[in-house]
Amino acid sequence: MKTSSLKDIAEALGVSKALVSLVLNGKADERGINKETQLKVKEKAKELNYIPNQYARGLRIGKSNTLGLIVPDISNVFYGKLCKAIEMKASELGYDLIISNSYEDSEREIMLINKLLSKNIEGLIIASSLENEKELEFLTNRKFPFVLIDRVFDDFNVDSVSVSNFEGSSKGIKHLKSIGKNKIACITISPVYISSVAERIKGYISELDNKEDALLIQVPHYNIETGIENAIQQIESKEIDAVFCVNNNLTKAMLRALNKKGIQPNYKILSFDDLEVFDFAHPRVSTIAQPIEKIGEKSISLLVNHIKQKDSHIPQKIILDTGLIIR
Amino acid sequence: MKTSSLKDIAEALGVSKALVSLVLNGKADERGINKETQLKVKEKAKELNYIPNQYARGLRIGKSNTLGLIVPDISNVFYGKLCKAIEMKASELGYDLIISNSYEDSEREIMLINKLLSKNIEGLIIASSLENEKELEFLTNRKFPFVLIDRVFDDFNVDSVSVSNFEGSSKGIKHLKSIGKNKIACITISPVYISSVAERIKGYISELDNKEDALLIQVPHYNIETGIENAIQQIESKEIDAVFCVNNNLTKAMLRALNKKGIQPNYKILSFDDLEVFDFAHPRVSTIAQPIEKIGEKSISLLVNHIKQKDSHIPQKIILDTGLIIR
DNA sequence: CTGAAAGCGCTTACAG
DNA sequence: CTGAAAGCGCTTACAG
Repeated sequence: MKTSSLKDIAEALGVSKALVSLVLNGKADERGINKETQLKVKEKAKELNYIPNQYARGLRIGKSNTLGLIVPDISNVFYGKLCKAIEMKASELGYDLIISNSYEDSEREIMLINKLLSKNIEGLIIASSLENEKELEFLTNRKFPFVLIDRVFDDFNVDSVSVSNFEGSSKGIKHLKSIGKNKIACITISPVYISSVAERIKGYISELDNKEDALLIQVPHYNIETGIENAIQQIESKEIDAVFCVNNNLTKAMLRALNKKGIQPNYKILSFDDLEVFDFAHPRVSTIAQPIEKIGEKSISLLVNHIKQKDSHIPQKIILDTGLIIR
Repeated sequence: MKTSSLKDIAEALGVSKALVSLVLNGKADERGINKETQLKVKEKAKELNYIPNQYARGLRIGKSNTLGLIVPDISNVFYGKLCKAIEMKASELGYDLIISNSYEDSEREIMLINKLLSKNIEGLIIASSLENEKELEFLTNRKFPFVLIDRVFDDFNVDSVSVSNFEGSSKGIKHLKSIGKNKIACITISPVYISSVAERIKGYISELDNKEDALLIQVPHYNIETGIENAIQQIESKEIDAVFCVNNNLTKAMLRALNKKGIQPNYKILSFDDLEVFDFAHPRVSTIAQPIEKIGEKSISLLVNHIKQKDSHIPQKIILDTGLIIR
């Protein structure tokens, strides 16, 4: 496998590497290089199947035109869509995007950040699985541009894009009450320190008439299936008339479990995150919907701003509204 | 934002860059470098927050330890899961992975391949949206290691991993017939030249007692929603007792449309691709399931073999079996 | 046990 | 209008 370099083109044509570089980077006209020469160079480049070596270029230029993105798990539709939105916006602005999965593992997340940095990314978007901001402070220390999405740290003065999780679930619970549901359980993923999850739980509790009525069931993220089965048993042993699942994974697992057992639940299900598949789910679920495209767009524009402004940049915390979809 | 280099460490310690490089790359012992010196270097590296510049390293070494992956759309769960499987296997073998979406656009696919090549990837996995293999021949010409997945080209002598699409859908149709369904329609995504789609259609037709009974409805990939609505109308105007959707996107769209209209179909639905969400879908759908993890694993091991063997490599076409899930 | 030097493939001031 | 040279940050023979 042979790759051709600037030198190959230059030698074949009897010109200098510098000239070839200029032509291929579209700087020939401003440097007043002979049109004929330009044509010859371009033809030869095509003929030799020239592909510029980004490593050499990046090393020389010092920038990569590449952004990094870290999400917990891209096979989760929510993050899949988010990645797509982010990628499209990034490529619109001329940036490449490298996507990585942390799989909810803090150590892996830090490792990935370092790996991305060593690839000379110019900025980073993170849906973090970290417990707190401490491990990200080396980024702020070196003034590296990044933005937190989906999961944020309140006391961390950096760019972020999230949704109003508290208000979202409070809105959802209010709706449940308005249709006469008063004994409401909440199924949550653990760890619960994830900001989005924590806020959703608070929103749930805030709407209960009697805080002691709170029934909070935790399901570990690494074993949702059996966790949900236990949760369902607990729910059935009490007199519950509605269940609020704090994310789509829990809701999907719950629906699957109910269907597998052939149970027709006598309680209403409410879910944070709306997915198209809920349109055909049985039993019907109402949902609190996040503006995924908007999260993607905002995060990229925030990041690109930061990259361009460099030191003068002032962090912004964007919080987007959620919708309520009643089914 | 300051990054430290080998030089910074070397100067701070009064040693050479070479020594620092050796220590940091774990080659200090084999070169018999003083344990004390090693320790000092490592400490200083941590203190200065040293992150190696992969561009410089890649340029020097000539390899990147990075593989590329191109899929049509990562927000499609099937590809999301496939990416995850591929990423995990790749990282197990010590490779990074750069994932890109072609969005079913041939031109974009070629652009992405070139971009990945310029990032010095060592190998590439493609679920191609190209109409034929012509545009990939420059890869074989320069003996660049790559493997096709999901969508393959029959006459193209390269590594590939796919499933037995023909047998899969034939198996599915046989099952429909065994439960008394004889007027079977097939809804397909277009373009139909995609190998997987084409084979699934052939499998469908092969099982019809009367080839003239074939009812093939095409839905364009860029407008599934209204395409499906039209398809449903057509189906209802005929006396159809089963519908075969050639992929999960079509099935999901169909289920959504039916639920939106509140129609209880009087025909059975069969889908290629099994998704967890079908467990709670209403109406129930039977599915032909692909071994996603296995596709991921096999593709990576094929690719890594090719990379290691270089010129002596003999292409392999792996075809995996599908399962039938009856609901 | 350690250092000086070359070179990977590019781009960019500088010189003519 | 074009070329020679320096240098980005690494690694690796080679020398001592």
